[in-house]
Amino acid sequence: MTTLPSKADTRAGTRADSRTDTRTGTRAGTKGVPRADRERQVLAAATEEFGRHGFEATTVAAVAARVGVTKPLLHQYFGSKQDLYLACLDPVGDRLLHAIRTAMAEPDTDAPPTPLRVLHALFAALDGQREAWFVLYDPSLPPGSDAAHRAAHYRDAIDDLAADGAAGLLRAAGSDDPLDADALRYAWRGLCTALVRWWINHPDQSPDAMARRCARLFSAARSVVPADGEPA
Amino acid sequence: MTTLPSKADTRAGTRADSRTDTRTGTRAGTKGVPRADRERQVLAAATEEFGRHGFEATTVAAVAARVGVTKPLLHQYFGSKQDLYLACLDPVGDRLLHAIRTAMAEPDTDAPPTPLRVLHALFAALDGQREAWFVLYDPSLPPGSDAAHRAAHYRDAIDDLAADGAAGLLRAAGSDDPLDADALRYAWRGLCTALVRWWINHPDQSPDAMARRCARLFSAARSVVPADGEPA
DNA sequence: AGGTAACTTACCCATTGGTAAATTACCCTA
DNA sequence: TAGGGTAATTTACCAATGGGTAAGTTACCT
Repeated sequence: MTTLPSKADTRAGTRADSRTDTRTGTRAGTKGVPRADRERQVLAAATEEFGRHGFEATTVAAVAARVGVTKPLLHQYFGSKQDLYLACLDPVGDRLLHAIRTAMAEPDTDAPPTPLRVLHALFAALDGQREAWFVLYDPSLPPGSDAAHRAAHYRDAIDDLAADGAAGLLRAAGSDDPLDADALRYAWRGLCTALVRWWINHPDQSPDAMARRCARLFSAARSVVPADGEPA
Repeated sequence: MTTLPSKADTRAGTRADSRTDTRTGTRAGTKGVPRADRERQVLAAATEEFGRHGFEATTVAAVAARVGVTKPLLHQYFGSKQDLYLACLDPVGDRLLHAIRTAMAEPDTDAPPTPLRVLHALFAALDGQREAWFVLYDPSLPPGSDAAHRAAHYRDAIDDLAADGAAGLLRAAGSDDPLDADALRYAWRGLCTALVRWWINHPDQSPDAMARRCARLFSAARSVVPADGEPA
């Protein structure tokens, strides 16, 4: 919706680009953009659309229009709408999972505490495609579908990482209620989502700047609860 | 979707209920359930549907089916789908706004700090209709529509309340960056949303129990940032 | 018996996911 | 240099869904 190149524009550039663009070793009787390139374009566009509007509200035609192509091409390349979604989901999920996992695996010794390191890794992984986060956390996926299951799988994997940290925090604070741990996971997830959403609305902010901002927010939030807080 | 009473069931109960149910001073040549009662039923069902699935994914027919009636009746009573949404939005928005406003107006002196008082008020206001929160925070509203504007209006009003507290916190922590304040509002909103979502998935939890749980979580989160945290 | 509120059946139309069948443009060889 | 082969892409269509409406039907009350 933002930078929709006119069809004529795309079309005109097509031939020249295919010569200069990605040399995918293509050598066959072909017209237009090589399939691999087109697939990359489509995936990027679809990821942004799905992330911005959610699965339900995203139309295949809209994704196609962003790339300067028509619906049937997407179906031929990726299959159904859900298949297209899945094609977006996997790379995003893997990227995020890997980023968070390595951030948590780092020695917990020095400067930034784990949650802040995780946030920083998150921002770094999402830079350039921030809406991707909402591909994972899309509430409008058809319940019971493959897509919903796979997305849930990735979310759970990420949550499991958070669970470790959460459990530690709670134990230190004197709570061993498993429900508390679960709620804390929800809260943390919601916090990340909110921060990413803010970030999307402030495109000029670098990942590093975001991480620093989060550090400031955390230290400010520290004063909310004076010393201890467990009534009843 | 959960407790969908069979049509015959509802139909059969209709006549008997209208005699015992709400005596709305009805005195006219009528069949079925008096309009005022039906409207209340519809509003309750619609609020839950909208909250659970979002505006876009909610179908008028589904709301009608929940109540045991057909589409045209809803349209006759409430107008378009958007009108129905607006009819749900207003009471919910007013209720939440009022609850939060009074919670923040209370003397800030004694036991629970403001954020926790606000959360408690929130849970109390949402009890019995927890999905209502997501009617206000529905991302799938048609952009630019009346509905989107009104919902944004309520959200902003609530955010403005939060902004006061946020600004105070940040000033105390040494930051006067207005972007920090904005991000903190997002974070707080996201936190509330996440907690409400958790609550919806744990129907047995009372509002009071939720408030206590939040207090525990807050005190646990306190240890995330050791003493101060503002690098570079 | 007729008036009226409550409610439904049957329909229209725009949107959207999806497909089949062309058509275009390129490379390669004879 | 004409034409065959093939990848890329489109036009034209189908079927299902869902918002919305018109007109009729039911059941109650007086």
